[in-house]
Amino acid sequence: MHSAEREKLILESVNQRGFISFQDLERHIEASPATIRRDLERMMTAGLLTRVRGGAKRIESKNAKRRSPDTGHHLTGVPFEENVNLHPREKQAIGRAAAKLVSAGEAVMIDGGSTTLQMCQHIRGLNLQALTNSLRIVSALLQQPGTRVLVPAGQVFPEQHIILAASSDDGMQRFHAPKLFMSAAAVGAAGLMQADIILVAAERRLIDRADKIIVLLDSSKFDGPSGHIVCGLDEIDILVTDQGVSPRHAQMVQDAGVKLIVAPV
Amino acid sequence: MHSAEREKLILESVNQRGFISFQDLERHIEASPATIRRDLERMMTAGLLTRVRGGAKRIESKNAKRRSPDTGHHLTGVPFEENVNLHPREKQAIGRAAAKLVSAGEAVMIDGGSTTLQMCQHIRGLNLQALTNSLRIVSALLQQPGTRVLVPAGQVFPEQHIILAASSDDGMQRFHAPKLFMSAAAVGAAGLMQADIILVAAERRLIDRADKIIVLLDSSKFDGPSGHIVCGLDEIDILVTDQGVSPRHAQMVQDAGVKLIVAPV
DNA sequence: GCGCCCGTGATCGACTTTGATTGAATTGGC
DNA sequence: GCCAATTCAATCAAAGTCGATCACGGGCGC
Repeated sequence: MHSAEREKLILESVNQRGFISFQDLERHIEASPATIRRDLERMMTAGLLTRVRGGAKRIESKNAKRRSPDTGHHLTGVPFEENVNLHPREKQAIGRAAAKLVSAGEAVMIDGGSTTLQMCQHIRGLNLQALTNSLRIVSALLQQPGTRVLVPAGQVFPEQHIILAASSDDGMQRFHAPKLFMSAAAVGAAGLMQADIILVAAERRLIDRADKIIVLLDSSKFDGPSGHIVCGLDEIDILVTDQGVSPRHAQMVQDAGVKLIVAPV
Repeated sequence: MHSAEREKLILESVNQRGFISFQDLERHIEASPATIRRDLERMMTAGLLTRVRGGAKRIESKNAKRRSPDTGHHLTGVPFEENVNLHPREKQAIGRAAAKLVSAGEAVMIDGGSTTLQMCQHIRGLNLQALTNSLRIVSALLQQPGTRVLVPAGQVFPEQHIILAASSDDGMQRFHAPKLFMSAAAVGAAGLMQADIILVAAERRLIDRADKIIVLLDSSKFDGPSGHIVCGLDEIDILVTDQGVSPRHAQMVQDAGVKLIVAPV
């Protein structure tokens, strides 16, 4: 078995399952442990995967967490990793429903979040022009030929792999899109809320550049923890959520003039 | 067996299985190893397959080249994947040497490239503020607590995962760093060269924002293929290369007033 | 026929990759 | 906090791979 073959096998396993243990690799690949180790090391320095003890991880899932008070500001809120696996089925359903709102060839903005990430796999082949501040969404979209990916300028925050501009100049002043897809930490009668004030500023900028605001929010976020208000309910055009939403909450958003889409799980 | 016959067999195997080992070819084709080698070499230069050690690989230039006139401009030049493993030892040595030029706590710009990527692992713990246009470098730096990562605005190009601004506004006009680390496709008496004109524009912007220009270039890039000139030799402050550099080339850059650092492999 | 040339086969030295071994480092259980 | 098990990194000999070079042989025009 040659290095090119092994590399292909490893990359498939890693990208498909997110993590592959060293023992699994040893079992499925005809090569000595030393060789597999060397493969992993080489692929890591090539930026194809992340090496962790006992195996290898997909490149996009990083280890950042509250380890560094030294990079200045750190976002408050639930770290991305913990968030993705929270209501996976609901988020997938919401993502699928939201993707149906996109027309082929148009420009969209996709704000970072575990729910908005889910919609990315469903917009393949639409030849979109997508502006996003999430590096995870960039990764997902870059694999789609035909999708043009744009990012704003700013600092990359390790917790969520999100780009946030410190100043108001994010290099995208002249960008405008018919639709903005965004998520939030919570929603209530006061409007959409985020845990971190810097996020709010960034999302306000996106809102100003969009005609239609489409919010993706799983039902557990209704009456969630309060925070800084991103925008009022009346600014939202469409809210996509899952079946778990209570009639009371549904009524609340609809009373505010929001079109409510309930995605079947 | 004639060359046309062999070519057909080889191409079938490669395209069907993605990879074919040299030994397999030797077994299935009635010809001497030398002949098969020559076939492979010829087919590689014809662009029919990719030659790798121990066999041949299906050509898969990701989503580059033919498949997507749809995402607009595509960068010319060697795709990143093929480039990383080209002179790995030299690039690592250069990266290590270049990292020594960085002082703790300062701001640096790191232009995308397989050589500049190598220096990232050596600047851990220096609490840098790093502006880069390469998403691979972002990935590498984000794993380091203490390193603050900034990116400019622009479109993400899938071949090399690089952010390039279409307009001159990349949201980083007010950024300035004492040092810029960059690479190039080639260097000659005319100066530093890149294969793609858009890259040149982006790198010019970086150059304008830096006090000192530090170029990382493995020795194979001297007198390489010509292209668009990024900057003259006289604009370069330091050039880091490996031991493979010829005395003639070393003299050339030194005559231009460039400080030459030769990294031990 | 004669020489020429192109494709082929064979050999050799340099280099790269691989696998086994060792000791150090890390992890998890008690 | 300590110990056992696992995992890792470094080293070295062996095998494999590569490119260069030269010899062989049949087709071709002269």
